[in-house]
Amino acid sequence: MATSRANEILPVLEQDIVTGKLTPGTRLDETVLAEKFGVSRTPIREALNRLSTSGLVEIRPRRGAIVAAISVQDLMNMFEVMADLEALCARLAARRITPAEKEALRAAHVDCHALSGTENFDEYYVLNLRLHDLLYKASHNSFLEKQVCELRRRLSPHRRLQVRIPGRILASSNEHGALVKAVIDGDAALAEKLTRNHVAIQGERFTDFLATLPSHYLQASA
Amino acid sequence: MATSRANEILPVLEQDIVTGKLTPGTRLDETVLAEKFGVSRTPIREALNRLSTSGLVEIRPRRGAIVAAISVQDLMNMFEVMADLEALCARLAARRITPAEKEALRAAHVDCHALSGTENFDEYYVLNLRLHDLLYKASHNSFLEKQVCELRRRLSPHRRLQVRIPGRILASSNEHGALVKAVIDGDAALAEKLTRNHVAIQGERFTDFLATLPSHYLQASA
DNA sequence: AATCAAATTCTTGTATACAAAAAATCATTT
DNA sequence: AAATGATTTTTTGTATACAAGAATTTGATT
Repeated sequence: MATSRANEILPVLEQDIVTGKLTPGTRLDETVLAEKFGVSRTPIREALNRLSTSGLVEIRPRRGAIVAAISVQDLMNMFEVMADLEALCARLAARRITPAEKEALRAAHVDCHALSGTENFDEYYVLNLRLHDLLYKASHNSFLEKQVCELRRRLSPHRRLQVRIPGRILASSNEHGALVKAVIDGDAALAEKLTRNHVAIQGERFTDFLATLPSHYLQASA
Repeated sequence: MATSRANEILPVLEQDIVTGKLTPGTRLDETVLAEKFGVSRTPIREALNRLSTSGLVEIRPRRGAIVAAISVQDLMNMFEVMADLEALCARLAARRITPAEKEALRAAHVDCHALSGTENFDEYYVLNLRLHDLLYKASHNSFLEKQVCELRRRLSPHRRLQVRIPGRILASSNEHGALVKAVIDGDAALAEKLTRNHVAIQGERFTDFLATLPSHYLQASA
């Protein structure tokens, strides 16, 4: 698939950043990475350049690359946009979702809901992602889908761990229930509103998110 | 400012694409560009790589780079997202705009409105941009502002010329009037709604936009 | 001992060299 | 003359070499 070395290296590096294996602020030494991947510096530089455009890496001229460190303010801003784009997805999905997609969405919700009683956060995290992915897809706007996914990827390195508040799964799942119903019923306005609340910057979700922030966010700013 | 050659070349290339000097589909030969800029291929490749991530350039493995050619479907998708992000800007601006920004917005509208009677499309284009930029800024969400601007840049190479329909300036300016008032009055819901209509995919604006599309959009797809 | 300056080392950025793949050209065959 | 296949030429992708700017270390001075 990936024909060039750079194209193979890029997703690996990206994954390491997104999953938090490489934390924000970490220096990305070209020579070290080159050795690690068994290539010369050239393809490494290519990958880092691309990552810098997408915002995951920050390149300071003549001073090397680091995993992008962003401020709480930036994070709130990104979350605000994320909520809006997700709401747009829901609105469009309510208008454009196909019967097959309805079925898949229902199934994804059932899977999520099965964990309602439990505190199985890791598994819920995955199933929750899948449900949201289905909503993005159902918007039938591939550009929007790509933007939302990229933004989510960009946010993910900044959650150190998933929210682990008792009862959160149940609450989230109930919100999903209403949202899924609105989308399937074709109620665009309701789907949009429910999504806004679900991801809202004022709501629990974001507070939860802030609560999981590593302490270094409380001081510095890029 | 731009310390490296690549950092100097990137904006030039970007500008050439955005302004339509380099049209979608044009091959970007590394050697030719290297000669033109008086550098080796290395910084050229760096710039092209970065442009590929932001979507202005498409790099096909082993087959070189071209100015990104996108389908009408993609364009409609991007416009749909653009409308939504602009609406978000307006909503946030209505809540967060400062007195100084109100004044600037009013002034920008006055400038726009001065051209209402005329058919001075070129000048109106610039003033219209300025007014919208002020709205982005007034959202006080720098990430959102950046996203909207980038999306606009990405859309711009695909309008061959500005819409030149008689009376369009007057209509646009009137819409601005209502929008500016809503923002200044702090009516977020109205500001959002007016913006949606102003940029709406269903509305005149997008139809105008489609009408200016170069003919090659009518056939192919990437 | 602390601080500042000079020199050294290390790292980034660019150029060049080389290898491999794609495109183009040319010859051969039907 | 058209089509197909082999050969040449271009062009991309990677490695290496080199230059210039940071960072660090060392040494001198207060």
